[in-house]
Amino acid sequence: MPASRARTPRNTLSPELIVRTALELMESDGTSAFSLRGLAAELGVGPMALYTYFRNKDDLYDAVRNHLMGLLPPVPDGVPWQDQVRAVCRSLRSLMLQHPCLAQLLAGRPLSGQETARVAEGLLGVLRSAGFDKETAARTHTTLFTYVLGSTSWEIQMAAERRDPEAWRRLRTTMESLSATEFPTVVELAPELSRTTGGDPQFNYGLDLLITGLEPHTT
Amino acid sequence: MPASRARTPRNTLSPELIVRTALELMESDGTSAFSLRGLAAELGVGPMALYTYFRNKDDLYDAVRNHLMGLLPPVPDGVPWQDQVRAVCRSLRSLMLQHPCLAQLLAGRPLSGQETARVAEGLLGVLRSAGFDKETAARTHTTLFTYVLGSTSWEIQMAAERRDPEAWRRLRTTMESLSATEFPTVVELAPELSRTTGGDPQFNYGLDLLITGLEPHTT
DNA sequence: ATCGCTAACGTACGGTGTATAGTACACCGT
DNA sequence: ACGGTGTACTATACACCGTACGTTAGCGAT
Repeated sequence: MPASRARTPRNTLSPELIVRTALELMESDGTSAFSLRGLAAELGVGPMALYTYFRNKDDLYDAVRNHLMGLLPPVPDGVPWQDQVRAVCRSLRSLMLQHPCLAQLLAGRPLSGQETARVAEGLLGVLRSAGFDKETAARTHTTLFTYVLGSTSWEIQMAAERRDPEAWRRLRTTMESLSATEFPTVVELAPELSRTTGGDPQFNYGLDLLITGLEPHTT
Repeated sequence: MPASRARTPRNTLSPELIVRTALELMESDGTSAFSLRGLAAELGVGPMALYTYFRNKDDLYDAVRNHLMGLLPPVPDGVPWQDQVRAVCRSLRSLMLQHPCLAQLLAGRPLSGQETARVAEGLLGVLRSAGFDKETAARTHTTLFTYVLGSTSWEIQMAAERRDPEAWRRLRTTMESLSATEFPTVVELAPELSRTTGGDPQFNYGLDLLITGLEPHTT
């Protein structure tokens, strides 16, 4: 018991600290490079210490996702339902862009956790108030949610591809090697395809398509 | 030379055989359980033999994805463009449902490969013929593609969750523990949400929303 | 008959998640 | 004041992963 024993003090860890640090690591090094061992090292702790707070890696992922979902702003009121829908969708999108790991966290394991329910509550409330019947509201919620998820994840993937020079080069050469007789339209529209990839205008274009199609459904 | 030497004969492997076997493994054991070592074992070969045909695991994934995309049927003609769009989107969706690993393959690495270009060619051609200008055609293609991808991936994830009893139980208890005062709409619409999750009607609902919104854009 | 090429091999390395068992401290009833 | 107990953390170990490296065996061409 000579106190020379340099054991770490007792309560250095907490779920919040772990989640926060995990998030930082995922954002600085990329989600795929994230590992429990790396996280433990960053926290100055053995890998197994994390298992005191989380049952396994997926459980930690759940917590991080839940934490991120909690950052979503509330739905604005006092504006037409179309604008409320737009606001909710854009909030989710911009959160995903700000925290690229969120896309993979959402893809890996569908809705669960209190915070995910909160965003559903917001969107469903808007739709119900706008006069959608129960079933249409549910369907619309799923449609909007999956659209935001799919298009934003895609955008993030494309951006990541562009950052990896090797992958980007391969993509370009594949594109350019396409025979103009076999793929006339792709070749003709190549400039538009690469110019319009991603970005707010692309996102808003699809979102407005959905909302336009939605209007006849309000009672 | 005495054939007693039990080395495998020479050309047991081929890219096609590897891709086909990899696909079978992914579909029987799940994408996440797939490993190069398992694949090599299935082929009766050492792990490193695969590197003769593929530069690394991602390269193999690319090949599998390309192979799957090649299974898409051609675009029907002689029908209105709306029906052509529906056909293309439904083909992709049903291919993803038939080969669940495709969702993850598409999520993991965006478009690349000849076969992916072929589906783009089909859809873009339809849109151009329908009178969309270049930019709108490109935007619309991206929107439709990401919608199909997002909503079908989501559906597959949900179905997988439902098959894992542990995850499914956790989800149900989370759902049921939601306070009816904090999440009134979610609680009220719980039946609709779980009833309408996934399935062709849900998919077609969103798809028709998009197509409806699209109509004013033809020249 | 021999040589060179290359397909497939074996070995090894550094990494992963996590099961299991152990250890030292903080707290508590006495 | 003190021994017991729970808990927060450590140590060790296992099975598995992708893949870099160097080697070998069988075929086609010479």
